[in-house]
Amino acid sequence: MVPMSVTATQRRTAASEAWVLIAELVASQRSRTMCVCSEFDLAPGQLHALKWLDPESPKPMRDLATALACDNSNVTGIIDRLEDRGLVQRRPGAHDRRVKMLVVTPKGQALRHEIKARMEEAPEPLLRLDAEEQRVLRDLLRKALDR
Amino acid sequence: MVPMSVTATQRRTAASEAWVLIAELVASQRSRTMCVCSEFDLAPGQLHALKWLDPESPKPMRDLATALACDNSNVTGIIDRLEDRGLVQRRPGAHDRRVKMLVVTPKGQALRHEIKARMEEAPEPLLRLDAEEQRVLRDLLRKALDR
DNA sequence: TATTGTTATACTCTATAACTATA
DNA sequence: TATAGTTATAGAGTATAACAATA
Repeated sequence: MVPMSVTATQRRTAASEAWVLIAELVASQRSRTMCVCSEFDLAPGQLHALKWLDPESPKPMRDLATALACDNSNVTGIIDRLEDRGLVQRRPGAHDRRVKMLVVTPKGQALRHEIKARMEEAPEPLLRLDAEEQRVLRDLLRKALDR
Repeated sequence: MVPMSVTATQRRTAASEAWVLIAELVASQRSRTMCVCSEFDLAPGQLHALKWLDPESPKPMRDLATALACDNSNVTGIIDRLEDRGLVQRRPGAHDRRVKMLVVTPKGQALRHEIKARMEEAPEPLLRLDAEEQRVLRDLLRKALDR
C-alpha cells in the first residue's frame, strides 16, 4: 500500500468531496432522527431495526445483525424490547429450527409507516435546489446505487 | 396541516427520493465507520467528537453537545475518555469562567488526521459514476449546502 | 435568574465469551 | 464441526434531575 498523506493543498477526487458533503448533510439531520426516536419512545437501535424489517417478508435475526453492523447478541436485546411492546414477533424458521424469523405485527407496521414517512421528508438543504436539480441529483444517486 | 398518507403509488418529490437514497448510501457504509472505530479503539461518540473538534480553534463543550445532538452530561463522559488518552484537554474559558474550551493535543491531531483521511475516502457506489457525473453530484451538494 | 459543566442514577447499546439447540 | 440465537458480563452512550460555580 502506498502511504498517502492528504494535505490541504492536495487534489481530492470529486467523489470524495461529494462524500464529505453527504456526511455533513446527514450529520446536520441527526437531531431530526433523535426527535423521531423520542417522539415514538424508541432507542436509535430499535428505530433502525423497525425501519429495516420488512412487513411483507420476515427476516432472520442474523440478517438484521448484518444490516445494523452489530453483533447477534445485540439484536437479541433490541428485539426483546420491540417484542415487549408488541411491535414484532419471533417465529420459528420453517426450514431451519435454529433460525427465528422476525415478523412485524400490525401495530408495528403502523408505527413503521409513520417513522418512514417522517424520516423520508427531504431535509431543508435539498429543498434549496430547484426541481430540475433535484431530479439530476436523484438520478445520479440512482445510478450510483444501481436503482 | 394537511393530512398526508404516502402510498406506493403517490408521487414523491425528487428531493425526498434523493434523500432516501442518501440515507441508504450512508447506512451501507456503517460497517466502514465501525471498522475505523475499532481500528483506533474509539467508541462512535468519541470518534465523532474528535472529528468535529477543530485543532485550530478550541470549542466550548456546550457546542460539542449541540453538534452531537446530545446532552451536556453526555459530553462530560466522552471528553473524560478522550482526555484520559491524552487526545484532548479542557482549558478554562478566557472570558467566561463557566466555560471549558476543548483543545486537541498534538497526539489528538495526528489521530484526527488519520481518521478523517480514512472516513473521507469515497464509497464504492460513488466511484461507479464517471468523472463528469462525480463533479455534477459534488456541485449540486455544494449548492444545496451553500459551500 | 439563567447558563456551563459535573455528578448520580438508570436504561440502552455494544462486544466478548460461554452456552444451548440444531444442522 | 459449524451456525443461530441466548445469557452473562462489562464498558460506553444516553437523558433526567440535582448540584456548584459563574454570569
